[in-house]
Amino acid sequence: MNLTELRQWVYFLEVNLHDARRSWTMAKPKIKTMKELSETIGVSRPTLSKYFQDPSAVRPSTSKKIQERLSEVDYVYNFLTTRQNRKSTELIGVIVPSYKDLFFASLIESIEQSAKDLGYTIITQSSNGDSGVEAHAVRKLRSMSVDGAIVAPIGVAADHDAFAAASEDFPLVFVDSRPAKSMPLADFVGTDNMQSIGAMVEYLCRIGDPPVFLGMPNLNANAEEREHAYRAKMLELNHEAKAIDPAVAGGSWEFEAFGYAVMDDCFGRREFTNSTILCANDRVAIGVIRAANKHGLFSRGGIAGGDLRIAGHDDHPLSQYMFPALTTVAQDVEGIADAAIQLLAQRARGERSTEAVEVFLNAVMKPRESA
Amino acid sequence: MNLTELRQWVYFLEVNLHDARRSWTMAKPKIKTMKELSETIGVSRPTLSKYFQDPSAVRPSTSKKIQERLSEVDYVYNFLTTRQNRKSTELIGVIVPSYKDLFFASLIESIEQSAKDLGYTIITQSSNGDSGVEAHAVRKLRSMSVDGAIVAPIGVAADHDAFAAASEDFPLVFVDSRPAKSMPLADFVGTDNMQSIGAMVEYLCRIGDPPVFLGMPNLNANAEEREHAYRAKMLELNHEAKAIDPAVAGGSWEFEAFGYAVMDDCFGRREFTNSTILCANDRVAIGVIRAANKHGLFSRGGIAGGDLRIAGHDDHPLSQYMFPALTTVAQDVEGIADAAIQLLAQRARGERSTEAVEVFLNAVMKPRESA
DNA sequence: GTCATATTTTTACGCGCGTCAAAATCATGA
DNA sequence: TCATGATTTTGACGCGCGTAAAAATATGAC
Repeated sequence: MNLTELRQWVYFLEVNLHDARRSWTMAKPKIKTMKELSETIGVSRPTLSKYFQDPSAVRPSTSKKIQERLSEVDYVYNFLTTRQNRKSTELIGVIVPSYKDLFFASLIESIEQSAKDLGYTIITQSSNGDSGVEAHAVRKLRSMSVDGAIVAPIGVAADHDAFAAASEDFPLVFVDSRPAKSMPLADFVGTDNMQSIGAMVEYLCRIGDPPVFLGMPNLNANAEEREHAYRAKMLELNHEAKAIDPAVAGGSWEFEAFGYAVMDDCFGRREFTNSTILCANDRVAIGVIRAANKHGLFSRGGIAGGDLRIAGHDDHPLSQYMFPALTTVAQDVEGIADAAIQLLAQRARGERSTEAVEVFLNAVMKPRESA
Repeated sequence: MNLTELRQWVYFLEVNLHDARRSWTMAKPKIKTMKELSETIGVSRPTLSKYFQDPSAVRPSTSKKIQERLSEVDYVYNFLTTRQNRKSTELIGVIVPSYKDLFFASLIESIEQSAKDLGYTIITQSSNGDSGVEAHAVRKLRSMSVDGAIVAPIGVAADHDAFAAASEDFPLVFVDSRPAKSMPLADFVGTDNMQSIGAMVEYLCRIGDPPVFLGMPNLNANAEEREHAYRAKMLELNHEAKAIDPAVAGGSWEFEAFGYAVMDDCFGRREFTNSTILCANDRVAIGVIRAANKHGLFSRGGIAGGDLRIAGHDDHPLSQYMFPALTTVAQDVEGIADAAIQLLAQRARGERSTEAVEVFLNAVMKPRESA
């Protein structure tokens, strides 16, 4: 066989292999119902039903047989009908105020992961920072008969009724911030603001001047809680607390714009230009950094070797790419997600039908360049 | 009535108002099935069924009656069973590579909005940049009998079979980037890279030196397409194209880290320190800006008055908060979302059962400080 | 090979709602 | 007031699968 022949042979093999693969793939017959499947596979439908809910619930030899035959056909069980009569739908709803906030995005990603490990499917909804939308989302979760819901609430009391009605249908756990009106039956898991803010204030005071506080628009309970935590810690350390008055900005979820607008205004009046500014979250801080840069307050090489220092809260994925890199505290997002799922799973198992628990996780300091 | 009496009276009123509200709210009896509802409301179940699918399908007087009575009870229809027997589930699946990418987050938000307007419910899944997860997500959508799916694919040929199988069950439209293996039956809608990159190259050449190109990890079709568009435009303008070799970095979805690593390396060797760098997307550019700042390349006041210029692609929500603010091109995210939903809706109405369409939207320049 | 036990098959019903056909009732206008 | 077309009610079946009980069969220890 010479080189040309060999090449032809290789080509022949490749083409045939490709066809073989193709036909093997395509040949998989589509099977639409479990009944049909049970016939082509050679086991009874109830056995199949048991297998799909828990492969170990049938005899190993049967399980193996089903598994093998299953790989030869194209069958996807019907999600909607299967859930209809089960006691549990294995569906968990998630409501966040916005997808376009990397903190919530991270949270959803972690929740999806933790949920998957326990066999749950996530239904995500955005409340868009709007009370009506949030209530509507809760309603939709009710209609879907979810086993539970994880919600990062917007801080509006109006939604209390929607939450209350929902919590009669399934367990509810709030994350990130507490609802405006307390819910006796709902769990909560989030960061301990006293600890996280406290650690930051302590750090800032240790390294330099005591910080002033720049809040976030008052859209959920964290806004107040973090300011309170700041004041408490300052009091403890015998420093005077001082919050910047967000004179120019309204209350939207555009946190960067908020931080920028407020501090652009201040810096323009040469106020706080060599202060230590602790922001209620990183997104606000990102806006502040932008304002500081605009006003040339980081001119000596960019690094905060000067007097102006800025700190945030959350460890936003982009905070380390800011210039100067943002000093912040990292919330334990995975921990929050996991705890939330676990709490739901507990309730699903019938534990803790009356008492609600609150889980507070610690945040860890991420000292970087900005403070 | 003296002050004390008045206060007591106020208290009395408040308590009773509260109770009245409470009982009014709580009094709403929970109704679980449509049969039960039809009895308490005084119409037949089939009529109710028609009403829920289209309130105008029943006589106005009946519709009004149902609507009124409905507001007095707490009934949420069962989402799962409702969809079971309808020809259409009004469910649309969405698969993106990551939630933690504000471009995709924006896309999801827009899709959810457009979908809501047409009465669709969105089921979102993240493929986590993983081929196996993506295939699994597609499968799950199949099991949920969605009416269609919108997927921003990762660029892996291995998932072709999963897509092919799915597209036999429901219409598929790819967004943002094309799948690795072409799908004859699936629509596509995304930005016209030739136009967007072309406009940017033209702008950059007009204002200063011709750009060099820094790609993104080769994770989807946009990586190659954008580089190709860059080369084509440079050729057209009679400039020599030059792509930076990402020697140091691997292919993960951490685009900022990629951009930072590659350019930190280059800048460390004093290469490209006064070039114009066009990045394949904003997240890469954000990493590059960080690297440039670290190496002090923006020292003169921070604004790119010097030689180093950096440009991105996408108009990432944070790009305007970078320092210098990132010059970029804005994709028409809402347009993409809306077109995708419309294409799906068309197919749902039975139009275009065979031919596939490709929709390309234009991006618009966002000249800012960095170039 | 036998017998007790573990599994599977058979058979049948139910879930909540969509949907259809026939019967009953309503609305409307002459 | 009556005829007539429009709606609603009645009654019934089906969707795909969960699930329970009884009958049939397989397994495995002896």
